[in-house]
Amino acid sequence: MTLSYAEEREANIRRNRLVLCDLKYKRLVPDKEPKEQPRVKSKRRATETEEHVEAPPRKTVRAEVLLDIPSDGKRRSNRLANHAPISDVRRGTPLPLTVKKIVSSSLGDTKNTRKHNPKVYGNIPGIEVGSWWATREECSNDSVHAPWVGGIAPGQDGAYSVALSGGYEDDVDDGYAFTYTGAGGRDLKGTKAAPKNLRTAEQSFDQSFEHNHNKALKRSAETGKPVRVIRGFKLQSRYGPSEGYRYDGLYEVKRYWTEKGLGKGGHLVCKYAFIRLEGQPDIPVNPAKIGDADDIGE
DNA sequence: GGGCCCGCAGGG
DNA sequence: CCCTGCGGGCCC
Repeated sequence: MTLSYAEEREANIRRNRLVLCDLKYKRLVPDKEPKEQPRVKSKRRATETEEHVEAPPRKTVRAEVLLDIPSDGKRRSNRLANHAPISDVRRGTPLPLTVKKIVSSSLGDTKNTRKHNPKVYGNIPGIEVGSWWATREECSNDSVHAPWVGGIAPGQDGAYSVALSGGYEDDVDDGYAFTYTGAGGRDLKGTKAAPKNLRTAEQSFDQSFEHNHNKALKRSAETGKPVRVIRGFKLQSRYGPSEGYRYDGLYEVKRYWTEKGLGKGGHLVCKYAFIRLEGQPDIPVNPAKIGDADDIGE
């Protein structure tokens, strides 16, 4: 039987959500087994006031367990020593929802005037979590995410950064965890008969980890290098900004796999599960996006 | 809204 | 050089 696009998407989302849940379960495994505590899904409706006004520093257990999930069972000894220092970011500080903070260091200058090398792992000096730009170009100028279009900035030991812009409709975003789809599998130049010069297009063939970008994210999972994450206005998630692009801090890739993507043909796509590092300012919830698109990010 | 073209950063 | 890529602007 053939599923409709909506049904397929629904199924994909469910599966992706399970992957994230799986990571969370591991994360929540306490030292002292409190028996099958019925996991009541806290019925918290994230209203603006709740997230905004109160937002007490959430004492979650996220990070500690994360470190318990070696991607390949190998060393994780002093891996954190290589991480950029994140101790200087304030804990639990809610980010502003409406105040736009334009950080771009090269205002009105089309030329690249970067102060820092974007090809580094971890935070960019001087760029706070929550920083906002109107365009990818400005974000690129501030070295947070170099590519103007591409979602993945690949490096030798992992990706330096990724952009969440809602390009794949079956990805799940929980803010502190999300799934992400790799690159490739799109025919950007059309056919000989009907040549195109596109930057994005529908999936028309399989993605693979041989693709440099996808390989880099796989490496991220293996090395544990932190990945900078920006969320864009097109992201159908309550954690997506209404306009522009926002730097949401550092994440680690905890898992990678392939699955059948959406669209005609159901071509394979590379998928990744990201988990946010602890000790960073909370991510704001966007009231304007709550309830969007079947409530992705629920 | 959709279609089309385009610049740019980065990698091969 | 070439090609790619979850942009952006313009036109209709």
